[in-house]
Amino acid sequence: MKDNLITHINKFVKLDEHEAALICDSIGLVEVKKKKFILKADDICRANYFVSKGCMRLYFINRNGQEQITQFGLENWWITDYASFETSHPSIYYVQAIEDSELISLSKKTMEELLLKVPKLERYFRIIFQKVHTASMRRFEYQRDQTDEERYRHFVSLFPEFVQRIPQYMLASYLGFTPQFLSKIRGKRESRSKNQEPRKE
Amino acid sequence: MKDNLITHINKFVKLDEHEAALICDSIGLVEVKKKKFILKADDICRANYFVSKGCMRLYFINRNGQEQITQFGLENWWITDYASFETSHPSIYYVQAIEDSELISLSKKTMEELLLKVPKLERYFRIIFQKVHTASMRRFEYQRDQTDEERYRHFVSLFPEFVQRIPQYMLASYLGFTPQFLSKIRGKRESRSKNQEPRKE
DNA sequence: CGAAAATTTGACATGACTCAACTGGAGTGG
DNA sequence: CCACTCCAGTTGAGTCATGTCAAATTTTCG
Repeated sequence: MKDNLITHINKFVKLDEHEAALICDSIGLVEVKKKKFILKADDICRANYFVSKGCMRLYFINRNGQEQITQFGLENWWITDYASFETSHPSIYYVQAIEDSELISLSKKTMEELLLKVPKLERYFRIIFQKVHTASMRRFEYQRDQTDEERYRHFVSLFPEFVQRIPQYMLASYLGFTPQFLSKIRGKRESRSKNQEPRKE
Repeated sequence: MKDNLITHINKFVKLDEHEAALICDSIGLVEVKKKKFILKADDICRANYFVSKGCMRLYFINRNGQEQITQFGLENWWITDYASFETSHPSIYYVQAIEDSELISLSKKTMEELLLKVPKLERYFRIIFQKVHTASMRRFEYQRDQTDEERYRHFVSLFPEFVQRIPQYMLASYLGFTPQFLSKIRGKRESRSKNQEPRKE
């Protein structure tokens, strides 16, 4: 729904009717079924996507042939490979739906035009990117100051509902370790809480 | 020099005389001697800094009491703790001069006023933050796809002159490993090239 | 010149990985 | 509704990259 985007923008700048209409007329709606891709490696990334419903993931294949997730795209997040989007060079990333999702797409050309027609959007995106940068710094902090196990527990405590929505191996990939290791971490906690239950034989 | 900033902004948006003057009147100049701080942990970060000359580093103290560098600020880079800058909560970061440096400071209040008076700056900062985000993604890629040794060699090949300007322990901290380990990596390369020289006894 | 800081080196410890086998559930087709 | 396959998750053994600690050496700088 286009409304979701307009509502989101209005949290940061106040659009008038005319501006909102201009935006709605320029953007595209995309429905993606679970496991479908909107970007694959070697494609040129032609749009920036706003997730209005569902959940996406952005990953690349590392040198060992394994998927390395760098970002999840939840409701109200923008997701794309900006490197490819900006330069029109082939991407190394995949963007795939984890659930059936609804996206709003903004092609590079449209985005440039809209930024000129609706200058408030410059402010909107400035604020969004500034927030993203702040979040990256925080994530980097955790990466360097916590062990893998702590990072896992911390993530679960911050986003308990989200963790339910995705398979464990994706979380392991995002947090930067192997699914096996995640399983071992969980094993520890299980056995700890088992000790507090009456044993059944 | 204030000119450095104006020149930098003009690379992305075209300022007229009046706008340039407005900006110059609002910003502050700061000279920092090597090893001096412009931000320390528990301070509230009150400004965003543009490095017009010299080199800064941004780091925090990790749980083992060691400095963890998260960012260097070279000429024409903005550097600050945006989390503290935005929220006015105490920072966990230190920002220190690695060399005698000249900075342009922009307080939060001034930045907000300037963004209103000179809307082109919204565009300027939108572009800057977008670039920063793209760079973070790239850095993250390397972090996940290369070994520590590769990341070191890669960094040296990208920024050979910069590596000369800073002590090794800072580079180790930035890249995420210990100075001892960096020394061992270098040791390997030395012995390799020594083999190609005539031996002296 | 002397003190402090930075770097090097070696011995040893360990967290996380790889590989491989196994379990259990979900989906599919006969 | 059962048999089969496939995928996610679990578990264990062995390995390796990198860390820690400590001492020795070199460099920097007042």
